[in-house]
Parts: sequence; structure tokens; C-alpha cells
Amino acid sequence: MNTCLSVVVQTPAHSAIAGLLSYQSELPLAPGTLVRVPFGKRETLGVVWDDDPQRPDPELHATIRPISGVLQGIAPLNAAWRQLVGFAASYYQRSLGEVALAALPPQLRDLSPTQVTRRLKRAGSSGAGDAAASDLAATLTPEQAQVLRRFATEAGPFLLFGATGSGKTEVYLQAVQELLARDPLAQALVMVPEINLTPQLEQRFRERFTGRYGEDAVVSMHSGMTPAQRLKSWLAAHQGAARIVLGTRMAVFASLPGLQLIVVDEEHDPSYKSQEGARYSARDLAVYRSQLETDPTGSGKNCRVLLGSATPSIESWHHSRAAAEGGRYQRLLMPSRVGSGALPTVRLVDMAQQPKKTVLSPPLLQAIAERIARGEQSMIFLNRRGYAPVLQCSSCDWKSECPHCSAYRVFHKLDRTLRCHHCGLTDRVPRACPSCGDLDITTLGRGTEQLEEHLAELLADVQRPDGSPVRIARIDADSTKLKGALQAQLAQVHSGEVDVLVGTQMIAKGHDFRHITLVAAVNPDGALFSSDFRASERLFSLLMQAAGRAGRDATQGLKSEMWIQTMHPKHALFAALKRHDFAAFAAQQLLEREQAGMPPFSFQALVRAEARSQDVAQAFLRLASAAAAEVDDFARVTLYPPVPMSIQRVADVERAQMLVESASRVALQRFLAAWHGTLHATRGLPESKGLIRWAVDVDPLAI
DNA sequence: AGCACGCCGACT
DNA sequence: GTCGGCGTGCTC
Repeated sequence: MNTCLSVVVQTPAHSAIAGLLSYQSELPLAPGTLVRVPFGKRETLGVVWDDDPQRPDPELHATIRPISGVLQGIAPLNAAWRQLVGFAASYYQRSLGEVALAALPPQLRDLSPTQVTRRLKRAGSSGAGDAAASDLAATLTPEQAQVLRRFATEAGPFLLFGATGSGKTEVYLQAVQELLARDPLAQALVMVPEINLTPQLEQRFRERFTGRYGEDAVVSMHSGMTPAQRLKSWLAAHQGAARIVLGTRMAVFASLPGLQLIVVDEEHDPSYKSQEGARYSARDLAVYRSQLETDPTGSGKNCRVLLGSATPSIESWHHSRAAAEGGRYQRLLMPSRVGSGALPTVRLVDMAQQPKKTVLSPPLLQAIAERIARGEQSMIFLNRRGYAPVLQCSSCDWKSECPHCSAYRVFHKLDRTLRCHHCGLTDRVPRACPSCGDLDITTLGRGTEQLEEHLAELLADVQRPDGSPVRIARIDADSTKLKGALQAQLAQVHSGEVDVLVGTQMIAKGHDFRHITLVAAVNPDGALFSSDFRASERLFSLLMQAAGRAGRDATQGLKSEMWIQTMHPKHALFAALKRHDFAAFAAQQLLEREQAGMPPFSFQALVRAEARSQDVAQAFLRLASAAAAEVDDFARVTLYPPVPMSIQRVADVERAQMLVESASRVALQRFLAAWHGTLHATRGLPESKGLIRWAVDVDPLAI
């Protein structure tokens, strides 16, 4: 007697068969079981899902095909995992199948069941660790000890607000250590924004735990791994052999049967929000997952979540306000740097007082020169790669516009190219103006390449303590394109071979440079008056993180400095930064957002549309908007008119978006769920002909 | 998304 | 005469 199974397979985001599919099976299979199923003309991976009582009787469907097989030896994915996937799919308006299958390692889908079995056998034969406890029991600061005490005894979620250099990593390590020692089956999930940028964290976890729990106790999960590595890590986590999973946002979906602790390091970091496919926030899902993995009666399983940052997101900060004011998170404070390290002195240079077109003001240059003479390092930020962002003809009005995007192509002097940073179009730099033939082509603005060149000229006469010339290095996406180049360049900085480091924001994050005593932001003003209401939050965070790179060595903390060149030295953001006062900055931001009805005081979603013409993209959004009046909860949401996206055209695709806002998260969710069918139907209308794709972005980070 | 079927231009 | 362009349609 065959039974009927509900199965999810990888279905397109908005197709008509986004839900559960029915298959027959000779044996009943538990929800969460991985199966191979015939799907159209091919065979694919499916996950047996919980039956939905709301669903119309599948017997009515003409053809119910039998499953092709079961992936033997892989235990079913547990209920908490299925609930997490189900929640993510519905919250972020994607199909269950898309989210479920994207959460599994790709090889599980691509390999035949026999190949998977072979991998399983290989993975099973790993040795346990020797008992040598390799770690030196670190001495905790009173702040760290206090935080860990509260973390152990109170109920979360927790927001660890710790200054750069206050020892947050040690808190994570201790929390994990305590858990693993207490429960031999417990697992911990530690998430980081970008694993390539924080190899030090991975190293510290490995050092601390592989000695005691074995080489396989710590596994990584991030997109830079090979498919085989990903499968291996996934299986180790799923089987419970891996005690710690260290990964980027995708790791939030790891199958962890013994999960009891989730750490989200640098929780404010925008890379936790996925920007393609299901646009989920791994940080928000981590908080949700910890609830799922906790037995509400308090008797059974318990999973804690710890978000950490020196500059928390305004949302998390708001959630961690006093419980009496409605806060849901526990705020844990570590304001002091470990040792006697002090936060750097912030110096503002008023660029309005400098001659026009000054790149590096004399006092800043002087300060850098002094550092070099003393054998100390400086780090200079400029958030623009290339030599100059625009090339311009001085006799006609030609500018280096990209023919396929609404953006300028950037001049890269090193390889003499003109490159579009959006579509990648690259050409040799023209010798003469392509429009009028004039030979006088000039650059407009400057990027890291030019800053590097400029610095070399300005510092040509400066000498290091041993009399040798100054060494300048540049780290940005261009200088680190080759595999291993970033590591090599960072090693140069660490070893002291470099005196001045020029780079984009990729050098601001996480690196523990010991000998940097000066950090400078050359031109951060762009974000001060941006139309994006989160721009100043990002800028404050970036500058604070950057400042945190300076004076990490306790012996140098007192004389370390953060320099900021700005036309607006009186701006409140800089005033707060000068005092290293995140709380004041956040309070100001929250006040402004409350007055303007912005998140976290309202909830947003964007509908994005792409088409060959802007008209079609906007027409689709307008039609969907007009049809929304019939949808549930329409009265509780606000629909704004469609607008072109800030970069309207990329690779000849026109992009438009429409904002949906509500004072209630629940109302927004209900509306979006009900509206989804309308959007899908609108896409089929003749007016939408030419629409390439559309997508909903819930809780968007950039508008 | 795949992977089909289906109807019009340049090649062995 | 075919090979192949991507337009449209379906997948329990």
C-alpha cells in the first residue's frame, strides 16, 4: 500500500507550483528525509515535508509519481530546521523549495545517491582529538567575566556592545568553551560577516578547540569553499561530529541537531543581508532560530543567541533598550579596551579652511610623516577604487559614461583602462576624446590608486628610522583580485614592511593591526547628506571600526589618532565620534527615525522590477500597485509610487522599485503574502511584456 | 530555474 | 536540406 508524501523541490521563485508536491512512496518517510524525485523530464533532490492540512486533496491531481529513491544514511532534517526554512520562505516571500534547497550543500543535489553514500563513509572515519588542552586559559577582564556571568544566567537574546579591542572574541570563545564542556552533544554556530576578511577569528577558534575536540570539531561554511568541502562540513554538522560551525550568512541554515548557541559577530554588518535570491537577514534569522531551538516550557532544549558589535545596528540597539521601555534583548556592556589600550584621539580637519582641491591637508601629512619617522604605521581610507571615478574632456562635455549603465566608467591608471564597476565593461583609456578628438582629457575626483601615487610624491623626502625610503601599500578589490593576494598584503602590513596603507573599507573590518597609530578618512562626506537614511549609520560604523584599527597595541594606545578630513566638522556625527559615543549617535538616529516614521519605527519592503525599458518596469509596478487595493490588509500599508533605482540602468537592464511601508510588521507580512499572487498575475498581463524579473525585498537595507 | 518543444536564418 | 537562435510553457 503506497503512501502519499509532501515533498519540496527547487522550484522557481514565483512559479505556480511553488508549494508542496505530492509523490508516492512504498514506505512512509519521516518529514525531513532527503529523497530523489522525478521532476518533469529530470530527477532532482527533494525534502519530505510536513503535511499541510490546508492543502487541497492531492488525490485530485491526475498524476502522482513515485519517488525515485531515498538518500540512505542521512538522518532526516529536524523540525527546527524545517520550521526555520518555512519561516524564512514565508517572511522573505520566496518559495519553500527555493529556500530549502539553497540551504543544502549543492553537491547533495548534484551527486547521485551512491556518490553521496561514498562521501558519507569517508567523512565518518575521522579521528577524535587528543586530550592535549592547547589553550592557555585566558585571564578575563572584569568586564568579560561580568558579561559571561550574565550570559550564562539570564535569558536572551543578548546584544554584546563592546568597544573595538574590548575582547569580544574571547567572550565568544569562553561561551562556546563553557557550552561544549558542559554538554558533549552541544553544538555552536558562530557567524562572521566575511570569513576571508577575518581569518584571525577562524584561527583562534581552531587553536582553542581542535586540540581538545579533534580536527573536525570546527568546520567552516562559506561560499568560498569548494563544493566537496561544503558537503563535508555540512555532513559533519548534520551528524553532530562538528561541534562548532564557523561561517558566513549561509551558515544560519546549517543543520545542527545539537544547536545551543549562536554567535553573530559584527552583527551590524550589511553582508548578513543577502542581496540575491531569498533576501534574508542571517542576523534576524539567527535570533528567530534561537527561539525555535528553545523549548518555551524551559524544561527542554535551550539555545542562546549573542549578537556582538562595537557599533550595533540601530535596530538591534533599539531592541536592547530597557525592558521597561519595551526592549527584548539583554544589552551587555564592555566599554573598555583590554590592557591599557585607549581609543584613539579623533582629529577633525576642516577642509573648508584648506585650499580648494586639497587631497591631504598639511597637518595630516605632517602627522603621517612623524609616524613614519618613528617607525609607526598609518592607514588611510578612501572609499573609491581606481585612479579617478570620472574621465572628462576639457573642450567638449564628454564624460566617461558607461554605454550600458547609468554610471561613469572609472579610470584605472595602472593598467590604463576605463572600467565600469557595475557591468565590468573594460576598454583601454582613449588617447583623445572619443567625442571631439581633443587630446586634453582630464580626471575628475580621485580614487585609491591616485591617493597612493600622491602620497608617494608627498612623502618622497620622508625617511624611516633606519634611513630607508617610505613604503606605501594599497589594499582594495583590485590589488587583491588574485587568490592569496590579500593574505600576502596583510602579512606585509603585520610584519612592518609597510609604513602607509591606503585602501577602501575592506581594510577597516576586523584586522588586528598592532602597529598602526594613525587612521585617516580622507573624504567621508558623501554619506553625510545621502538620500539613504541608513548612510550615516554606515558611515559612523565604518569610522568607528576604522578608528578601532589604531592603537591596538597597548603601549601605543595613548598617542594613536583618527583623522577625518571634512567640509562639515560641526556635524553631530563627528561630534559623537570624537567622544567615541555610539550611544549618543544612536539616540540621535532613533529620534530622527521616529520623527520620520522610519525603521525601526516602521517596517518596509521593496518590490524591484527589471526590464529592457524603464517604462515597462514602472508599468508593472504601477499595475501591481493599483491591484493592491483589493488585497487583505491594504488599509494598513502605504504604497509609494514606483521610482527608478539609484543606479537606474545596469548592463542595459532598466531597474525600478516601489516601497511598501507599514507601522505593523504583521500587517506588512499579511499584505505581502496576499499580494504575491497579484504580482504574479500582473507579470502575465500584456502591459508587463518585456519584464525580465521582479522580486520582493523585505526589510531592505538600502532604499 | 531547467529542459523541452517550436518555428525561422547561415552552413557541411 | 540540417544546426541552432531563444520565445513560450510545463514540472506532483
